[in-house]
Amino acid sequence: MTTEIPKQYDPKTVQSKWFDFWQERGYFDANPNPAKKPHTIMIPLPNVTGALHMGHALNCTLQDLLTRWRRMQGYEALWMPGTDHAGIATQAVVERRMLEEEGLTRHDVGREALVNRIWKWKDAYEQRILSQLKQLGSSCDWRRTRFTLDPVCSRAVRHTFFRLFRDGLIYRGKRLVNWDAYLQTAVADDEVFHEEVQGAFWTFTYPVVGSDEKIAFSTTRPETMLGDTAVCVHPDDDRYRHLVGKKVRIPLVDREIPIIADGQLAKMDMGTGAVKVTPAHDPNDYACALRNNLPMINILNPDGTINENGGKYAGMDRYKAREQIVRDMEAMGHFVSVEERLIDLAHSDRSKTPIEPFLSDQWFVKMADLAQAAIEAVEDGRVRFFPERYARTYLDWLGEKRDWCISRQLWWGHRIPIWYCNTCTEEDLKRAFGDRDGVCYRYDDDHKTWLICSETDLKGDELGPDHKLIQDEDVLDTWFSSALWPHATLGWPDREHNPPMVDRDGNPIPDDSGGQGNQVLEYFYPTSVLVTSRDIITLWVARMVLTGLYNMGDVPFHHVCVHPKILDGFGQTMSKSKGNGVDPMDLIDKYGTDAVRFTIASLAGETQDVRLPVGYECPHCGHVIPQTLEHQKAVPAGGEKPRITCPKCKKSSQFSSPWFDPDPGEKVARMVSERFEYGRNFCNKLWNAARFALLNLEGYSPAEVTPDQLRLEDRWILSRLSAVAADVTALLDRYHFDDATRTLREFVWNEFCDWYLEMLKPRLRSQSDRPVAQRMLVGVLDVIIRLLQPFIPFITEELWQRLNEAAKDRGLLAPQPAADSAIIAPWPNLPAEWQDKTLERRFQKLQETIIAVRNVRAFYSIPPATQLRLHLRCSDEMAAEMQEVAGQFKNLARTLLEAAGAKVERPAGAVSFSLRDADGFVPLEGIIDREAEIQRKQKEADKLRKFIAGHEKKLANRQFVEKAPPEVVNNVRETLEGLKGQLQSVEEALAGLREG
RNA sequence: GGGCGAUUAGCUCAGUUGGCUAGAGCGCUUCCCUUACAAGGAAGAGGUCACAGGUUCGAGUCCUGUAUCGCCCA
Repeated sequence: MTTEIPKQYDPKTVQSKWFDFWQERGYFDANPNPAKKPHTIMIPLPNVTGALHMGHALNCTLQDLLTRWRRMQGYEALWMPGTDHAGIATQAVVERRMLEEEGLTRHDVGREALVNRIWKWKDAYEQRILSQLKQLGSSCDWRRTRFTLDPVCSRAVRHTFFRLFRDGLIYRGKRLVNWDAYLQTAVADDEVFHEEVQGAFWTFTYPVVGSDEKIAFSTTRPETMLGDTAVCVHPDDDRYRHLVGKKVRIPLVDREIPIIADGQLAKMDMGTGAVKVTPAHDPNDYACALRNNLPMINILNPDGTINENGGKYAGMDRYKAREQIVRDMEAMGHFVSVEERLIDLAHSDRSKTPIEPFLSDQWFVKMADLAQAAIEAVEDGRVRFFPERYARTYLDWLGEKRDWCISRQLWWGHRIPIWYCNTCTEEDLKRAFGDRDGVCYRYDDDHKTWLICSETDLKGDELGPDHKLIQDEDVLDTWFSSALWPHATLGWPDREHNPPMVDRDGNPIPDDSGGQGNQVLEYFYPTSVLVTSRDIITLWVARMVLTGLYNMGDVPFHHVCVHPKILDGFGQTMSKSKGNGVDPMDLIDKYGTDAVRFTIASLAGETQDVRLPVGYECPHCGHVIPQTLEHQKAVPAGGEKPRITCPKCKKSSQFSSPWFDPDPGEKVARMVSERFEYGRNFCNKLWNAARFALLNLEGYSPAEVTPDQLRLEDRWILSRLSAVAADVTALLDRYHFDDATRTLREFVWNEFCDWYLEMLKPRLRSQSDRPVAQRMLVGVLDVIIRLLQPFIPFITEELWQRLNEAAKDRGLLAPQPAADSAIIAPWPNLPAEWQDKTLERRFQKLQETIIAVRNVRAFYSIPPATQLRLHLRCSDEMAAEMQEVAGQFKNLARTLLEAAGAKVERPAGAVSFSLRDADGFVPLEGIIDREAEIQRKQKEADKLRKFIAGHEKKLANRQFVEKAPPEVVNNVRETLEGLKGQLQSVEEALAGLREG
């Protein structure tokens, strides 16, 4: 006999054991298997900057769900785990911490020491992230865990760079970047914030060469005049039309620059209508320079001082130079005016100092052909987006074919495998590298240096003592390595060996390729589906397609499933820094993994966003206090930390916040989301349904259930079960996780629990009916558990194992031994012939009648124990059906079906109800409240009259009758007849009531 | 500025190619601790489907415009 089953499902005791069980038995492991079809998912690699958040929880739940489902369907299902080094984000976190805790900058500690510190950080967070993934129940093949900086991925990065360089697809060029002059690094666009500062708006003039005219323009940064290479006016501007093509002189440096016409840069109604153009220090001017082939003059040193191009201002700090230049222009008579103004200025998020647009050398990948190939892959359907609309985002972005800037001025990442040598000759290079694979070189005319690209590190003296090789300082954009993820993780470019694996203790597993080449790559690539959110469609998805095609000659995945983003109750993106992010681990702790997964899956439809209101859980009474925007922003004031007061128990407490740490020892209101009760309650319901089954399995004997043994409710549940299994399968095929979840929940709760189990109860109590009832019960439950396994793996495994103890042999309709674990049980695929819509309609009539009787009981507050009597007026055919299941009236409504048939009369003092196909009478002599009943009936009659009027109006409309499909017209007619019948019986009842 | 999406019950959301008397969960009201489950059961109240036009026999669903909100790109 099974051990005690608690009345409430306790996730904690269950979760701890099954994950290890699955892992030990190798159920998560996937290996090339010619007998099976592969199903591969590559995790959208979480970065090692921090812990997992709700977005990851959603993303990973869906991937695990798909993987578990496909595994049950018989696929060799690989879910590949791993993490991303996330260049700037990780380096920034470590640098900031170092500065806060030790007052050190990266320049203080140097490159090697900084990188070492980041590796330590990475080790800690990678562990944390992987263990969080495991807590979610992720059935990844953990032996294959990769990291973007590990040797396998690094080799792929090097090889890809090498191939691109060799094929002429990588070049070095200039580009405007956001320069942080304080930290002396470029920062990405999303690390720049804008702030209005008090500034000035100067107007100056340049003299037109060979004329007495002057041209006036305005600027907020006078020092940039040193780098001007044109003055621009609008082509339609009559004031300046005669000057276009002439030149002006910059008085400060005595340089002559052209006056050009460009309608995109100059606005006639702005200021003087003329603008100075400083391509090297302004994005708009830069674009203008590209359009008009203007030279670009960089006037800044990396530290923000003026460089040699600034003539006599060279060496001055840019702000000092600004003041001096204003004075000089004034002295030379070129000053017009100045006004104070608020200026929107870009600042670096990391140093909080103003950003300087700065022209610097960067590495680029030529996108023209690569992007075209990636576009075609989506256009011809080799890659499909779900929902389809996201293909547009992808195609629009790739269509621009903007070259991809792949260099970053960072220390953490894949160092660019380029070495410079400006002293050697081609002969030197040939002599040194001529016969070496994986090395190639090209002369860079602009910089007068050789560029040597190598797959393996080159030593500084590789060309002998006379020629020093210097490696590029920069690292590659993080997306460069993540773009290779789908094939790099499978071992590419190594075609000889399967990629290395490690066991649970981190020890290497011996190479298993056995001289057969890299079968893992061969077998699992291209992958099946990429599950991701929409914000990285361009950054990541597009680039994976492009590199996959370039390196592998095939797309990296066939489907891209784009799931919604989770927002807070106010529609804002959830994030730690906003103070509105719920920690999925807290949720798991509070509600259980399965509840979190089930709820999350129920949110994942085709919409873009999902709101998840959060609240603080009162540590005193457990009441959840909804979060407000004030809570999100609350900061300590006057030495006091903010507190939250529970409206229920009136006690106050500190709460979790990104802006302060609660005091030690203080009881803290942690952030939760009540929405997850949805999943928790469902798990509990399932638990108790199974508990009921297990408590009723005494004496179970497996045997085939024959058709003649099936009752109405059996055939009904089989019909529903078959339909539900088919529906869920179809929904998952289309990535409709929300629909699938709903379908299962409604079936389990509203059909299986509410009706089938209830109807089974008397049979389980009857000695003769018990064996068949047990077989059906176990068989249906078995299918339900299997259908739910991908969604809620822990509870289903627990129940599966308990069921295995009590009834190892089971099935519909013939028993066979159940699988040893739910995770490897076959996905239900039930005979479509079981589905019987006619039977379902019959069953529905029974349900409606029973509900109507319950309704009468509730309305009259008749105690549950009191037996009611029912007289049912209906067709003789229906009467016969109802008589067949008369016992169920007793069972489900504590009601005796006294009479049924076409000739049934309304007994005196009876309460009545009217259904589509039947009228029911419940004699309630003495109890009946005539007035209340009359009112109720009148309300019902009014409602019916309204519907009838609506239907009659439709049918009176000749257009409708003529144009609408006959089916629809017929439906309306039939419904109208039914409504009229119902109204008639309600009126009849009313008449009876009034007569008394 | 361009694109995508959202707006349906107090809250969070479903509503397939137009064809119902617009649904669910939570919350609320009433009754019930009935031997699977109070994280439960039975019943109930609650909606001019953002607004304005249009197409159609028929619009929550299609089209146009407006408003509000969110995201992406520039």
